[in-house]
Amino acid sequence: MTPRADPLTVEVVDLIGTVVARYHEEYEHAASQHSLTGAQARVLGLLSVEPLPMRKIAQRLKCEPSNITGIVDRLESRGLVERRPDPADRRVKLAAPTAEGRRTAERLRGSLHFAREPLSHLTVTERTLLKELLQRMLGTAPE
Amino acid sequence: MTPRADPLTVEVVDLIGTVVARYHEEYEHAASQHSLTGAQARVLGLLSVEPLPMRKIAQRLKCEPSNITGIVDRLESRGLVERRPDPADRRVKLAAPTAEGRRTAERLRGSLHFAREPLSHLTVTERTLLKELLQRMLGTAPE
DNA sequence: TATTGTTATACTCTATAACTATA
DNA sequence: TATAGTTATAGAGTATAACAATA
Repeated sequence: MTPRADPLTVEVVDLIGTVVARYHEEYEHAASQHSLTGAQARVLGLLSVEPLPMRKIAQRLKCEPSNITGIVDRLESRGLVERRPDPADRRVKLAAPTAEGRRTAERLRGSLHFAREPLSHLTVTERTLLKELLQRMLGTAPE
Repeated sequence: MTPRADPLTVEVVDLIGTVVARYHEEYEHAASQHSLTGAQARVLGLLSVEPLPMRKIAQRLKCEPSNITGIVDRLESRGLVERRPDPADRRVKLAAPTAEGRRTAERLRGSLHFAREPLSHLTVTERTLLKELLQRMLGTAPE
C-alpha cells in the first residue's frame, strides 16, 4: 500500500520540500519586516485569533511551556501582548494581543505573499483540485 | 490577477500551512532519532549528494558562512563529516561525509515517513495531478 | 498531590564584525 | 585588494530540572 521510492513519489516529495522551503522564507521575511522572529510571529498570530493560556500556546507550537515565557516576555516588552489573569483559575495566565498587537498581526497576514502570489498561477478550478488533493493527502478530507 | 483573500485561497493556504508543519515535525523527529539537529541533518543530507566548500553550504542553507563552521564542527566531532583541502584553492575546505556519515544520511532518508505515508492516500493519477499543480504553482512547470 | 507558570541552566542556531591565510 | 574560513560575541529558541503559587 505504501508507495515505494518510485520516481513519481520522489518528484512530488521534492516539490513539497520546495513549497516548504519557500513558505518558510516568506514567513521569516514577513516576520522580520515587523522586527519579529518566526516564533514571535507565530505566537502573535495564534493570540490574534483568541487569547490563550501559556500552556496552550506551548501545545500549539509543540514546544516546552518554559520556552513560551521568554517569547511572550519579548512580545510583552514591545507592547504587542499582555498577560491577564484567568478569573476561573488563578494559576493560569492568559496571553492576549494589545490593540497594537492586533494591528501588527493583521499587517503580518497581509504581507504573507505566499497567500497570493504562488496561487495566482492557478485557476479557480485548479485551486479547488489542489485543495481536494491536499485534504485527501492529509487525511482531512470531509468524506 | 492576484487572488484576494477569497475563502478558497485561504483554505488552500491553510492546508499548505498544515503540510509545512507536518513536514517539519517529521523532519525534526527523524533527525533527532539519529541524535542530530535539523540543521545538522540538512547539512549531512547536502554533503551526501556531493562534498561542498563551506561557503556553498551556507548558500544552500541561506545562512551566514560563520554558522557553518559550528555545524560542521559538531558533525566532524561525531565522525560523520570530514574537512578536506581543495587542491585547486588552498583557502577552500571541502566538507565531505565519512562512510558512517553516508550510512547515517541513508538511514535518515529512509526514516522520512513523509516521503511515503501521506502520499499513500493518493492514487498514481492523483499524485501525477498533484505534481503538475505544484509545478504550476511554483512556476517550475516544464512548459 | 497535581498543575500552571516561572526560573536556572546548557546547548544549538543565528547574524555581525574582526581576524588569518590564501588568492 | 579581495575571498574562504574562522573566531568572538550577543540574542533567540530549545529541552531539562527545580521552584512558587494555586488547585
